[in-house]
Amino acid sequence: MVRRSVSSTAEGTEAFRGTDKRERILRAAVDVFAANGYFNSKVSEVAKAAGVADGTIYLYFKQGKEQLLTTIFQEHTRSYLESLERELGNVDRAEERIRIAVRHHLETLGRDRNLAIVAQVELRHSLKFMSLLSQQEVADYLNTIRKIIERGQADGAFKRTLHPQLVAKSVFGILDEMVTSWILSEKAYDLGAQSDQISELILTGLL
Amino acid sequence: MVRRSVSSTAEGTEAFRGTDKRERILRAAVDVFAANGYFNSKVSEVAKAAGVADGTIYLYFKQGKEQLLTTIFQEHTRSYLESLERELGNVDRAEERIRIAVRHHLETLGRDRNLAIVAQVELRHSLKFMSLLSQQEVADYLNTIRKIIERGQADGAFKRTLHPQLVAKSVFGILDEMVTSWILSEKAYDLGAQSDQISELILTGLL
Amino acid sequence: MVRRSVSSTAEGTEAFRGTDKRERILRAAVDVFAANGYFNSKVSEVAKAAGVADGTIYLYFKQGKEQLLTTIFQEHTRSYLESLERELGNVDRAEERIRIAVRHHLETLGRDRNLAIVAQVELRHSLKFMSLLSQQEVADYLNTIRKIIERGQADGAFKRTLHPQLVAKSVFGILDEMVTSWILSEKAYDLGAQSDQISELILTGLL
Amino acid sequence: MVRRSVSSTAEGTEAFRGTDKRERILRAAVDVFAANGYFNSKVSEVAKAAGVADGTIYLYFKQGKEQLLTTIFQEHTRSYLESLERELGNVDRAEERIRIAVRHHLETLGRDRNLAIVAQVELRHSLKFMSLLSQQEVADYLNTIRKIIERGQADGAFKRTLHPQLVAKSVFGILDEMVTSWILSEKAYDLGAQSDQISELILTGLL
DNA sequence: GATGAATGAGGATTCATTCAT
DNA sequence: AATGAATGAATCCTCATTCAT
Repeated sequence: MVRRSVSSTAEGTEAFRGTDKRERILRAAVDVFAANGYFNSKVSEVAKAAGVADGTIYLYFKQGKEQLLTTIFQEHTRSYLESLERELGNVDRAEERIRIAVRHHLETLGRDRNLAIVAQVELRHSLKFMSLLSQQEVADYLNTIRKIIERGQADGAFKRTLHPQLVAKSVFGILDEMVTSWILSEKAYDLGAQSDQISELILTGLL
Repeated sequence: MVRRSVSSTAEGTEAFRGTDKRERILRAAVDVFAANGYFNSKVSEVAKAAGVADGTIYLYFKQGKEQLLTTIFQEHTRSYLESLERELGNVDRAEERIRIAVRHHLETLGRDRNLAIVAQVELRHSLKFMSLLSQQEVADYLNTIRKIIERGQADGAFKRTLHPQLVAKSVFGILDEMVTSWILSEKAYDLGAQSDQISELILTGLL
Repeated sequence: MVRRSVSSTAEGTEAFRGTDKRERILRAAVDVFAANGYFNSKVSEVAKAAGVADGTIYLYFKQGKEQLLTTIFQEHTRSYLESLERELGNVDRAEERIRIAVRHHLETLGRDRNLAIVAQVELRHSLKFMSLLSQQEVADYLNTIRKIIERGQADGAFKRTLHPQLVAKSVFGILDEMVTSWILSEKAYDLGAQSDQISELILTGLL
Repeated sequence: MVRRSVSSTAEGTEAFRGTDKRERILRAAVDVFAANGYFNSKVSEVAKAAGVADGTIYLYFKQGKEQLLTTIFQEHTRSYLESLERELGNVDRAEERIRIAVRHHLETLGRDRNLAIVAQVELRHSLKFMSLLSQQEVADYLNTIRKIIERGQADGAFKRTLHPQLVAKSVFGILDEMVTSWILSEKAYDLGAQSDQISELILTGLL
């Protein structure tokens, strides 16, 4: 986002643009898909929003419209998981690790509503899409959560009566629903603010 | 093509047939949508699967394809909620009521995979659809769960530190994810069998 | 081509149209392809020329534009061969049979310039097309000519030093070129009028 | 990308390279057009096959794709006619001249299958192309053959009852068909080997 | 009520061509 | 001269919906 150019800006700008174009298209796709839904969005709308010609999209995304959607999801999940791992870094307490995972999810998606819409809603388009994505990206995410649980069970912090994979799915399900609900809500509340309550529920239950 | 009707049963039969046809169309829509996804399904495929002419669908569903989807969801949610209320009937213990809600959700959807697919996946087609549906049907469901929580908090069975609406969403989120995960899984396991673990997590948490 | 309608023309016309639609589309395709060339013709032009909607073409020709071209050729060749066989009927003299084949070819195509254009020019679009067509239709035609030659050689009318298949191809090549040349000519001469000279060349050669 | 040139040969090499590049593009075009057909070939494919950038083609052929096709035909016909004239050289006997023309046609095209494909098939793309080409190149070829006939009739070698132009077209048609048939054949026979039979047919006919 | 032939708007994608470097 | 990233016009085909029978 920071641009520094000293000499003949021409070259610098061009080079930057070239690199940038792919990002601009992806960002435009997020916004357009979020606004109209994937199936109701036209490639030409994405192109227009990105400030490129229709055909240019196919230079960067050979598979066209569908590839835009999957790329958005893949790249977002990848960067999300990286930042999550960073945050978990050298935190050892199992309870704290859960709290971090919860907060990170809600804050990250709470920061970019359009991205959240695409990730929550537009991706769930058909069994085909979901299968594709679950195979890798969602599986990666679930694994990360599952490992937190397993470690917590191993060091005696968490009870051992619950199946880690099932807990991981539950945590994901809760977070997913909180985001979806936030997206669909007409009121613009702070998503991240719910982190503590959610963590408390997960950790101590209703009783 | 030749129809002869003599007595008053004729009308009755006709009316019945009419009803029958409507159900056949809806059932066909569930199956076709589950197989290909809503956007990739053709009205003519639904018609064929239902054994009626394309145009006939518009006699029963004026708004066409979209109405098929919303009708499926509405009628399913309505009947689901009715049966849930019946099950909750005269059960008083808050914990038991949660267990019933969880089990009912997983068993009901676990019984009809195609319906589950449509409900979980195909309905999430765009913000537009989800908004429409959340407004009423999902809201009704969440309300039912929320009331269980509230009553549990009122009679001292559940802790009062958690916001009932937020807990309701969490429960819904967990159940939703369990179903989605089951749909996408290649292994055909018993969805209802997870009820106890899920209930335990919700009631007592991880710690 | 002759239409007789007595009573309420509405019904008659409609019925006629229904049956007719396929033919109208094919005829329109011949004319449009002849005017602009196959690759430069738009499906919508054919539809417009046929007086039907674009989509209607796909009701009658599932494979679209390409099927129009192949159908034109197939049906024309079929009907051409039938009429040729009829003409050869009970003519026995080999020389006379050759004369009939030559005259029939030139007169038939000389009668419908647009059809001739499509048959001569537009069909020869790519190896793919030509291979497809040669396999069956052209092969059938060549066989018919070859049999004339073989019978002539068998009854001693024709010399036996020439390979019948090669002669058949030569005859076809000559006729083909006469038609092509006629199509490309700016002068509108009578194609059939060349029959005698052509036959003489084939029968007696240059010497 | 770095070019170093020291002596005067540099320019020469450059000039040669320029020429070389033009030939490479034409040859690539013949091969690509033969493989996929003119309309289905992409300029970028030709560029790739020639080992040049897309834009480079427009440096040598201002009119682009279409000019590639016409240039191939023009240059081939020109060089073909030159070599034919050379072969006819000081041969005087009319019959022998016919034999040479036939043999030359079949052997020349029989030597370069891809060129033959483009000449026979790809050129016949639309009336527009054919008209353009017939005007000059085909006309030149027909004239050459016609002159052979006329001279043969003048010196009494050939009968005078046949119109020379019509005979010329016939000869061209036969040769054209022999080549087309050879191209489409799955068996790889020797095209030139048919020369004698063809000449015999032309000279002495069937009787 | 049923039918299904006909409609025609709508859009993803391709690819010849340009032009700044 | 050479490049190749970018352009955007052009078109085939699909399919939801209608309506005459």
